[in-house]
This record gives sequence, C-alpha cells and structure tokens, in this order.
Amino acid sequence: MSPARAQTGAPTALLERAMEILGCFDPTHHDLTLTEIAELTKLPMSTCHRIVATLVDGGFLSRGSDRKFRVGTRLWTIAQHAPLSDRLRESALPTLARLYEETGENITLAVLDRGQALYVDRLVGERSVPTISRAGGHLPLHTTGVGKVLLAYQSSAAIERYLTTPLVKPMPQSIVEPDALRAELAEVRARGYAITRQEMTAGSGSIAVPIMRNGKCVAAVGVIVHLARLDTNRLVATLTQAAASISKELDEGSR
Amino acid sequence: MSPARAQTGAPTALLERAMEILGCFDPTHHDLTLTEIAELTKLPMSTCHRIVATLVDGGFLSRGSDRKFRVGTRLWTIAQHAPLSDRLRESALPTLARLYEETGENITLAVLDRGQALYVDRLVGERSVPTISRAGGHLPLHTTGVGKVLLAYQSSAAIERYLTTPLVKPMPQSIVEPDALRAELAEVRARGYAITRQEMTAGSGSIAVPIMRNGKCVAAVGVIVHLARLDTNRLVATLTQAAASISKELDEGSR
DNA sequence: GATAAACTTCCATTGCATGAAACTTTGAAA
DNA sequence: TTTCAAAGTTTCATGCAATGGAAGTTTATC
Repeated sequence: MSPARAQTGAPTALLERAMEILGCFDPTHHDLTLTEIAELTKLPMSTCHRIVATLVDGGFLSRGSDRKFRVGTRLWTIAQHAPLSDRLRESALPTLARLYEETGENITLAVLDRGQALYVDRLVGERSVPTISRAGGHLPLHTTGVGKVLLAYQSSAAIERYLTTPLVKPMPQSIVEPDALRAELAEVRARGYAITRQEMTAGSGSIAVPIMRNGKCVAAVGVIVHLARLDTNRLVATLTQAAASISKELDEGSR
Repeated sequence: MSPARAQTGAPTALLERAMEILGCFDPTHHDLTLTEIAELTKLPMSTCHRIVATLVDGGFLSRGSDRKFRVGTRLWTIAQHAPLSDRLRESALPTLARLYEETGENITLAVLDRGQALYVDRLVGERSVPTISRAGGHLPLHTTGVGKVLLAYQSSAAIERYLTTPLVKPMPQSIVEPDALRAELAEVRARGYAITRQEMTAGSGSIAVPIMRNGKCVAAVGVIVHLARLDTNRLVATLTQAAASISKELDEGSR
C-alpha cells in the first residue's frame, strides 16, 4: 500500500497529472524549475521528474540552458491547429492589422470560453494604452467590452445563469448588479456595440462589436483607448466595418 | 500476457500515446473522428477512446456537435505561454501589421525548429500571392527565404550537418547541391538578406532578413511576392527596418 | 572547498492502464 | 417506421508500467 497516495486520497491518473503539469504554465509562470512544478502540482519530485522528462522527449516542454522548463514548440505547433487559431485568428489577422494601423490603439479579438472572455489575439503598440488583456488570457465577461458583447448575444438562459454567479468588481465603475447588467446587455444588443469606461482599468475605456456567423455571435473585436480618445462614433464605425470584413473572411475560409 | 502488445513490440507508455494522439492534429487534420484517430495511431479503439476522453475532460481536446474531435482551448491557452508566442510573436505583431499594410504582401515570421523553418506567424490578404507556409507549419530551410536566413546564421558546424542530410527539391529552381548552397548562404551573410525565386512555389519569390538578438539570429522575417513585384531594394529596406524594430521590441520586452 | 539545494536514478511494490469482447448509439437506407 | 452497419462506449480479468521513498549525483552558493 502506498501511504502517500492514501493520504492525498486522489489516485490521480498519469495523464491527468501530465495535463496538470502543463497547466502550471500560465501568464505568471512562463518558465519553471522542476522543484517549482513539483510544488505547484504537489507531486513527488521523482514522479514529477519522470513525467516532465517524457513531456520534454515529446517536445511538449523544453528545457533551456538555464535549466528551466518552458512550453515546447511541439505543443505550440499542435495548438495552431485549434479552430481558434486555424480559422478565426488566421481569418481575422489581416483585418486586425488594418484596424491597428488605422487607430494605433490596442486591438483585441476574443471568444467565449468557459464563462470568460478568452483573448485570441491582441495588438499593442507604443501609442496604445497599457492593458491587462493578453493573447491566451481570460478576463471576466461583464467588465470588458468584448466580454459584454459575447455575453449579450448569448441565450437569455445563459445570461441568467451568468448573472447568478458571483461577479467580481475590479473597479468602482464595474457593473455587477444583475439588474443594471441586464439593462446594459439589452442596450448592447439594441445598439450593436458595447462600451466600457474604467470598468477594468483606470483611465481606459473600450468599444467592442460582435462578429456574427450564421446569426450567431462567434467572437468579438474591441479597441481599448484612453478615455480622452474615446470617440464612440468613429470607433464604432471602424469596428463594425472590420467585424463585417472578418465575417466575410470566415465564410470564405470555410468554402 | 497480452498478445497484441507482444506483437507490436512497443509497450508504448500512456503519456507517449496521448502525445501521439494530439500530434494527429496537423495541417491536413483539423478535426478527426475517434475511428480516424485510432487508425492514425494504430491504437485499439477502446484504448484510444479512454485516452481521448481524458484529454477532452482536461480541455486538451474538444468534441463538436458533429462528434468530431478538435484541439481544445485549454491546450491552446497553454501554448500561448510558449516563448514563441509569449515573447517573439507578441513583440513582432505590431511591426508585422505595419509591414503588411505597407506592402500588402504575404508576411511571414519564422524560427529554427528541429532542422526546419517553423512559421510563427503569417499575414495574408486578398492582394498577396497564395503560399503554402502557414502559422504553426514547418518548411525546409534551403527552399525558403526565412529558412535560408535562419540557416546562414547558424554555426558552420550546424550548417555542414544540415548539408549532409538529404535535401528535398520541390521545384527545379530549388538549390540542393551542397556547394551551391554553401555559396548561397555565404552571400546571405554578406548581404544581410536572402532571396528565393520559385524555389518553393512557381511564380513566387521571397526576400527575408534576420532578427538579431545579442549577436545571434533568433528569427527571420520574410515577404513572399509575385516574381514580377520582386523589387529587391525597396523590400530589403522595408524588411531591414522592420527587423530592427522587432529586435528593439524584444529587448524592451525582456527588461 | 565545503555545504546545501536541486536534480536524477534506482527498484520493490501494486494499482492503474490494458484491449478483447460485449454492448449501445448513431445515421442512413429501405 | 424498421433494419442494418458502422461508430462509439463500457466492462473486466490480467499483468505491466507507473509509483515514490531513498539513495546517489550534479549544480550553485558562500
């Protein structure tokens, strides 16, 4: 009998452990030592070592000259075939590039993933305001422009379900009251775009519009700007045009 | 004793099998049925089913309403923390966007990976010529602009090692003779840029320049154009400036 | 050069993965 | 609607691959 296993109570399978190890790599952990991985996963060093070695062999992880582990190119390559990259990102990128050039602002592309806004892509330059969104990162639906759009176009049942969950309030301006949020979402649907003002970051606001496909909202494009530059009419027009262009690319790509 | 296992002779470990399953998703296989996965990996259906189910549970794969499997968002999210996405892609994207807007041509960003050019990013529009490079895809070093650059800036030992491997010749114009290639690479180093003319695709050529960091070539940016539009001087100037800009972003990002 | 921390290897033990077979669901044709 | 084949799912006895404590080895630090 294995005492350690009996203690943890979780006879976690190898594969689940491997996925847990890979999951250790997040926005705050781009590189990890073996010890760090063992601590994060609470796995015995030897077990951790063996699994990590196999992942390195398979190219899912790589080890730098600093002896730290990083996500490997093999894993990255496979991920590029996810529908997210393969279809959406690829189709949207030229349009996002144009948007970025036209506005010089922070451009984001997001989809709904597990009750959060998943940022599929982000274009930032020197001119644009600093933001916390990053490609591959998740942010709440109710405090971001793209999130509001993604939520607004869900079924009312899904919206109500979201409203029953505890909603974080990162800023005083963040809207977390269910009634207020319901009204906000109705307005988003009516206007066809969402606005946020300092609901996530002080001094910044955002505008976002839906990317529709077969009558469903499959993604959202947004722009994050300094409050003083929040020229709603102009940005909405530019974004709407971009969203239409991306929809068209998506249709063409699937033919 | 397990007869089937004895026959294959390879008591492949679970984790290796799981990685093999994930590896089934490639440019030609964006979605797969369970049966297809079982065929590709030559695994028994039941075994395959169990592993795939675990991967779906972990979000590494997802199953659509068409019952086909695709790469999951979890895997994609983790991959975004690879140094490739995290540092290089993120730093380069605004510059690539500008390049794309300026030229309207096919822009590629690649790194050296396992003896091939790994395309980290690609920007294509309606105006640009069709290419076979795609983000996440691999192409040979000696038949592509970015590949020649990546190879040219390797150590001479590494170059010689590459020259001893059998070199594919996808086009009549492709350079595969070691001596000719050595000369070509020397020229690339001397000029600071690489050119290809119909070495990969008929009617297209490419120009590429290195992205240097601490005296080492860490990546290459290239542009693929119709042969008639191959205006070397102008493109080299634009690319060189872009490469310098990306180098600068890389340095700033690591501070 | 000594010491600690990080990492790697070893190996007896056993519990998890295994895969053939039986069963269920799906989708298309009659 | 019924029928059928193909695709997918579950089961379970078996034994091998995974386990993790402990003992070695390397690397970094003072």
